Amino acid sequence: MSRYNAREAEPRWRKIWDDAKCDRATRDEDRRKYYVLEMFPYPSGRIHIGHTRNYAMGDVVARYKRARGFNVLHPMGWDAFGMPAENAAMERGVHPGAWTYDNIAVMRDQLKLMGLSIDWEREFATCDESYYAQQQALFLDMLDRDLVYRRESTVNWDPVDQTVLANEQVIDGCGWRSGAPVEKRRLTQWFFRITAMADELLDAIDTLESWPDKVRLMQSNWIGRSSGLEFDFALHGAADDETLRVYTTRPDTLFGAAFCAVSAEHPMAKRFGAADPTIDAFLTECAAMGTSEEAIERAEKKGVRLPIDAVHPFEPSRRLPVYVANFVLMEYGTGAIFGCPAHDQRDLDFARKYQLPVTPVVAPDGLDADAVTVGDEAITGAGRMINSSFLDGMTVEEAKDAVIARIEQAGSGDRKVNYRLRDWGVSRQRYWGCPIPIIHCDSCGPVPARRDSLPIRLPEDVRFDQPGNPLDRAEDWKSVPCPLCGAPARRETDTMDTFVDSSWYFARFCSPKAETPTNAKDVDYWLPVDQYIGGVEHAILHLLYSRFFARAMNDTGHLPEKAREPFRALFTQGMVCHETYQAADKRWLSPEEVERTTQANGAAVAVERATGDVVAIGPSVKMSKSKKNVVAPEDIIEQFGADTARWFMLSDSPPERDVEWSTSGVEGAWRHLQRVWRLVLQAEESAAASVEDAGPSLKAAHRAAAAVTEDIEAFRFNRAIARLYELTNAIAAAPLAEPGRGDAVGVLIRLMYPFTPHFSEEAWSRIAGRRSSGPQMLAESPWFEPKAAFLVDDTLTLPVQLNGKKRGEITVSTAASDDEIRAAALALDSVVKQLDGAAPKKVIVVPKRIVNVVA
RNA sequence: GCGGGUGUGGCGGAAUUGGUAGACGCGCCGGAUUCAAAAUCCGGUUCUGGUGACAGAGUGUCGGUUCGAGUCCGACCACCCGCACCA
Repeated sequence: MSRYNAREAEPRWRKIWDDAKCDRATRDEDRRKYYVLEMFPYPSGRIHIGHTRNYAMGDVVARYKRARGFNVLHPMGWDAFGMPAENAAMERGVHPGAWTYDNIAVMRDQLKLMGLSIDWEREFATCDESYYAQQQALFLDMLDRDLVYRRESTVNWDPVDQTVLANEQVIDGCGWRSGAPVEKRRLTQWFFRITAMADELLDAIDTLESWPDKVRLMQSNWIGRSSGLEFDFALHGAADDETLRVYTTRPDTLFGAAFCAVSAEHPMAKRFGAADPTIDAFLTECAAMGTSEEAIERAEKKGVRLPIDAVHPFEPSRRLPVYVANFVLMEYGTGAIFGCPAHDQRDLDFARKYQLPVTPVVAPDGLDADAVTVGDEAITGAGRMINSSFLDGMTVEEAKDAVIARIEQAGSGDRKVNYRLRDWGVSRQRYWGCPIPIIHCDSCGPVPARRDSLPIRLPEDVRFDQPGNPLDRAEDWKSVPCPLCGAPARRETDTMDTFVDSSWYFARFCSPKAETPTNAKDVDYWLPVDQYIGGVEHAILHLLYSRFFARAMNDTGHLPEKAREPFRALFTQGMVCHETYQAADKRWLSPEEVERTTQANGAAVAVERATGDVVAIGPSVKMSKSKKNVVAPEDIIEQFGADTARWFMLSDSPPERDVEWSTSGVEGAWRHLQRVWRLVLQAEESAAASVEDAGPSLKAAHRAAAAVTEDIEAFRFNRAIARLYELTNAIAAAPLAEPGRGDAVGVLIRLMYPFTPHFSEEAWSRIAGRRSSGPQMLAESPWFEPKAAFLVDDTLTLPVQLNGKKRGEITVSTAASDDEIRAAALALDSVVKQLDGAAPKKVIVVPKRIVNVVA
């Protein structure tokens, strides 16, 4: 019997679809649209398994929705700016653009092999001039609306390479290339005013009903709206009227305050640092700590005393020592706090280290004031105020209000809402990004580029063999006249964060060639995105920035109001993980470079193929280029075809869960296709059945159709596939002559189509050849609708439990009454035996579920 | 450190959301076919005891609620993701 030949059939069907323009999306106001989008890839060089899983999911949705009659937009592009291209330029001397476009060419071919129903006419890369030109226009529009501004902020600085380092490039406080200790530097940078929309971004989370709860929760926590008090401490030992402004979310604990602390970047810290070498040394130490919140919060709590005291606002005789502390964030609140050790863990750690008093001021409910003691753990729960003068006896909430009222009355502070969310710094001191359209003039300051001067193109003639940003050295490019006064001026040499590129690409896909950022009719028809699919690792930043951008683009007239929330539904797929390999010299090795074996004692051993040296096997983590634990899908496609790869990747693991990559199991998918193919060859011979004489396999097919449809709608692809396996088993077990067996095979193929499109088309063309009417191509066929008559059952099997333990089962008519079911259950041999003549205490009949006899 | 998640056979996982734990796939074991192999087909496969019908245990750990808990509640353990200049 001949086998299904994927190698021959797959390219043939791709050509047929292409010629028929099946994947082309055209605006048509008379048709219902459906916009499905997977997060676009960074062109790192090769497609990896994580990508293919993502795009296979999107393609199932796209093909299914098309069959359901929707006008589907399913585009693809490239998130093409970023550091790896510059690293390649430094390491290999290639231009970042050439490297990127070469990668795109390779990856496009790889993606096309998967048979994704993508409208490739809409493809673009964010490094295309036609894209970033529009991004520059958006930047200027946002500047006009005061959504963009400039201020100082801190970066990691590598003093040897003379470059800013990303947090991931800082390893143990040193630069990843130079190994030199990292310093902090203040640079004036451009910011998007995302905090101006913090309230809206937070409140609108409630409307995102088709987003996963966990993502909504993470976004809420990230925005972190908190209500508290901002107020001034009078200072003792400082200049006459100098005060220290602090922010607290726990004004109730003010009587428990033991100290005040300012961030190492606080102006006051700097001023005292300049005068005192001990303080200065501590500030230097803090500067080496890195800028990530994780590094700051994980570091041992430390501080240095400043030569001033803060005066307690309610007890002027009390003086609180003021420290510079490494755990106070300059970016949050005012960069200064008061510490209440009894009720905040960080403050407690700090107080224990410097022997500061720990006074509890909140007694947990049920505890007397005398009974409250603080050990190693701060008391953070609710309770009643103690040791707190006029607050004693109040609840925490009452005390907060009382303190705020007093401070406001005294005029030394105000109730204040704060956000954990910070404004979005977008300046990057790198070449391979979208140039910021600003010109710096000595007399006019920073001046927006004129609209008719856009795009500001990246200069081609640059070198990467010297430290620093090549744009700084591009004198010809940099020198331009000031747009306002005409005097010699300089271009801004910072480029934009690549997150900006990915914050509006979904809108650009609606009209990728428009001369403006968007085209009103197109975005009005296609947006919002109906289904967005991507990695859960983007749950916060990318999705929040996109939500901000959609609003900013609505405010600047580029998007309709209804697209202020850009993604109606979100699905976050799990990551594809693989164990990691690291040589003794700390080089990461890819799975291909490693020979992995299992010893007799069960221990895994890996050696580097090239050298034979033993390498360390690390934990299985998200596949990433930096750890090189990436597996290429080409081999599987080459050997078994795209359909096998797609089927396998969507079977087994639930889509939202991480999957540990393994090669076993691919053969199972391949076997399944061949098995179905044999059924197809048999079905070519069989006659069609009617509803009346349909056998069990056709009934099973209709039931499977109902279940698979539901599973696809709910993103349960693994379950849909399990159902299709069951249907295949049912058909294979049916006699060849069973009426409707051939029709059942037809249903199976159509249900498989979103997963295995080439295979299903090929199989369908065999079966459909004997049919006279209807579309011949599944790509243009409607979805299979099961007949209700096939879905009903007249009997039902119920498990019977005795005291919650299963003892047997009964089969009853679906119309049977509870009494009949009870009688049938009590008549069961096993039940009779266990009851041993005694009457049951109780019999619980749960309709259509279970019977439980309580003895 | 903070925020979010996950935990079920040898493995990936299923379980209509409080109602038959282990669907489906992988792997493994046995058999058929074959000169042999590949491919295919049939049967078995949570663990323990028993030839067997069957009995007992069992969803990371400990405790609780319930006629009934993988599912709900409390305390813990392990692993994974994010933490703002990786994309």
